[in-house]
Order: sequence, then structure tokens, then C-alpha cells
Amino acid sequence: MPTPPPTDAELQALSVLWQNGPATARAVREAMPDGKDRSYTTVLSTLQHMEAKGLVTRAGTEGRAIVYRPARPKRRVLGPVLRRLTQRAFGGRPADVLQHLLQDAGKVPPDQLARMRELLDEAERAAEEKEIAR
Amino acid sequence: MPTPPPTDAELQALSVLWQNGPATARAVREAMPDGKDRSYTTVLSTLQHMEAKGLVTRAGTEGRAIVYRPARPKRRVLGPVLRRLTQRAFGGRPADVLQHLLQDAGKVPPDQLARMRELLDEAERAAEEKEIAR
DNA sequence: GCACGACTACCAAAGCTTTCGTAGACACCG
DNA sequence: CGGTGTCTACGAAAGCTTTGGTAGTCGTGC
Repeated sequence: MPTPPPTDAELQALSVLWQNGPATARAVREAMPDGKDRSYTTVLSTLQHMEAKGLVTRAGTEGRAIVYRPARPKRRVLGPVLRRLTQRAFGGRPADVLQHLLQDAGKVPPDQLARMRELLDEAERAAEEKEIAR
Repeated sequence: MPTPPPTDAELQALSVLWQNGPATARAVREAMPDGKDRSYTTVLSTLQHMEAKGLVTRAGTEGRAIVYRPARPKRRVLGPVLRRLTQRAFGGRPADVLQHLLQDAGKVPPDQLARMRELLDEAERAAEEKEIAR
């Protein structure tokens, strides 16, 4: 069953876990991407909520603190999130998403551009395969 | 001043207006991308709320219905939305966004891929310019 | 053994967003 | 002229997210 879509705070917590690996509430709190200062219990609550939703599970303890770990792979969560956004805000056109992503082109560092090109090449090759198979 | 970030329903309404041009509440209601069935007043409320927020303005009337129009260009709204998402869910790496966008590569139609390549080429050229200017 | 600090569980409040009902205005049709 | 249908304005209920307090637990150091 597709987990309920994560909320904003939940996405942030998840991204911390994906990026840094399993972590305690304390660690997540300190790494929340928006840098906003929340109380410890706030973050803990969020994680507990996420556990109830099936977005994270426990991965043992560290001292007495519970270590949380993402319950599902990035792509299973972010895929739907992006699909939803693409559908709802970009008229369902992925290229439009890219366009806005690149918008302040100065801001996308060259290494990201290079990586993007690789990804695109790959996708095109895959599409061609499919074409040929027909 | 940067408009408060649009909510989910607001984004949908905006995308209708951007895509189809100025429209009445009725028309927006019928074109909401998620296809969810809402009552007329729900959509009207959303639009009124958006007007208060400065996301849409009135563009005259059609019969007795008010015609709404987006108050600011797509990129001014979607740029920040994407930047936020990139930051919060994708570790600030645009390439990761693209990766997830392409994920079910089968699903991105070839014309979109082509367009994406153009956009990327353009961005790379722009980046090179910048490089040279240094 | 006891006090202290760290951490969890539970719970409640506050703030948004979404939803829609109701009342009133207005035009049009018969 | 009265009825019908459409539309707006207002407002409020319901649901969800975020936030953080409080109480209690547990281990550690002394």
C-alpha cells in the first residue's frame, strides 16, 4: 500500500535520514534542511508520527535514544511526490519542471549540470531501447 | 515582497489559470488537475483566498462571474516552490530532482525528453558564458 | 542509593487549509 | 411580476500539521 504522502516537515526529516543514514531525533533535529529552530520534542513527535504512518522504522538505539531509519527507498517516496507536483503545478510536463529548475541557471553548479546530462542521456537510451523493441 | 507560498489547492488553481488563461471559478473548478470533485463554493473560496494573498487578481467579468487571472508569472511562483522542494527533499541537488523525474523513464514521452535536452543545452551554454566572462 | 540529565510517550493547543453551507443580489424567462 | 438559476460574500466547521509541554523512565556518576 502506498504510504500516505509525507508532509513538508516529514520530507525534511526523511531527507536527513536518506542523506546521513539512520539517526536519532536529536541528530535529525540538528540537520533539518530549513534550519528552523524547533524544540526537541517537536521533532520527536514528527518522527513518531512518521513511524505510525510507516515512513520510518526503528533501527535500534544509540545510548538510550532511538535510531530511526527510512522505511522505504527514496524513489518510492519522492517519485510520487514529484509526480504529484508535476501533475498539479506543471501541467504534467516534466520538461517544464526542468525548465524552472534550471531557471536561475547561474545557480545550478556545473557538476550538477553534468550529472543532469548523464541522466538525460541514460533516459534517452532507455527510451530508444523501448522504441526498438516495438 | 515574495507572496506567501501557494498551498496545494492553490497551485492547482494557478496551473489552470496559467495553462488556460484567465477563467471564472466555474471553469477553474472543472479543470482542477487532480480531478477531485469539489463544490463550486469551495473553489470560489480558494480563489478569494488567493486574491487576498495576492496570487490572483480580477480580470473583469464574464456574465456575472468574476474572471480571475494569475497575479504573477509562473516562474516567480514555481521557482521558489521548486527551490524549496529541492532544498528540503533532495538535499539541494537539482540533479537528484531530475533523476526522480526521469525515474519511470518509460513514462516520460520522447518529446518531453527532447525538450529537456534543449533546455539543458541552453543552460550549459549559459554556464559557459559565465565561465568565460571570469 | 540518589540526584541529575537525557530521552520517550502521551497529549493538547494553535495554526493552516480545505471544505462547503447560507444568505443575498441579480438577471432572465415565463 | 414572481420564480428560477447563477453568482458572490461571509463565515464557520472539520481535518490535518506543526508545535511543544508534562510526566515519567532509565541509566550514569557520585
